[in-house]
Amino acid sequence: MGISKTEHFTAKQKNIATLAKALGHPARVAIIDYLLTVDACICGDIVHKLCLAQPTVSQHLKELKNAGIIKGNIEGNTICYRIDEKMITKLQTYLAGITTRLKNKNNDCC
Amino acid sequence: MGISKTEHFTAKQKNIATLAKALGHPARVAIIDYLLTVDACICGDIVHKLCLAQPTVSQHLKELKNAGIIKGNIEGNTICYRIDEKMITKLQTYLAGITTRLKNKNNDCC
DNA sequence: ATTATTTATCGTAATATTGCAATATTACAT
DNA sequence: ATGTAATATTGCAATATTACGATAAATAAT
Repeated sequence: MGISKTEHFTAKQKNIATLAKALGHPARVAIIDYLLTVDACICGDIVHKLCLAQPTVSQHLKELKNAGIIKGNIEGNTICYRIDEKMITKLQTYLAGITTRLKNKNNDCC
Repeated sequence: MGISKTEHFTAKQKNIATLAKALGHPARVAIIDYLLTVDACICGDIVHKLCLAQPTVSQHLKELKNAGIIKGNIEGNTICYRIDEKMITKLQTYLAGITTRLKNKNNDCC
């Protein structure tokens, strides 16, 4: 990302940015989309689906995990990933707040 | 971002990723937050508010603009930036789709 | 016309991200 | 124990992002 001056921003702003950034790559959006389509969610499947090498997919999964957007349950030999609704809702609520406040604004400026 | 293999993803996935990425930096979230608090929205103000140099802020504004999240009206000497609700709603709708589909899923897997 | 103000662009340094091959780890199966 | 399958980690090359000083461009003010 280059140098980042994060010290001047609020915890909430950093939080939202982290969540948004995690969704800021098509491969990670594709992973989310795929997790929604299957009931059994195994990483090997994802690799097949994505046309990316296994280490690359693993890295994307790690970033989604770090942001709290997915969780991974070790299930014997495989890992069962699932979406954590909480974080999705958090971002959703933030965006809803934006649209609400926009509607209540008197846009006499521009 | 490093090399990106975007060719394998759907237009929608790339679209969502672009929107999310634009919100994926605390400075840009702070810009959005600030635009919501003021009726007169002038870039110079934003520079003051953000503790970042003017070129840096200008660059962040450009990225939000490129993603379609904000629009800028030239107003004589200054530029009047405002949030474009459409793109916020688009991302919001995508996230709502995720939570809806999660609720309808039979999570017998994990 | 000259000067000040506001914003954008260019150039560049520092750092982060993306992608993958090679390798390690872990659990299962034989 | 050995082999196999599924993921993770490491290391590295290519590229992108972030930040800012210097400078440009465009309008406003004097």
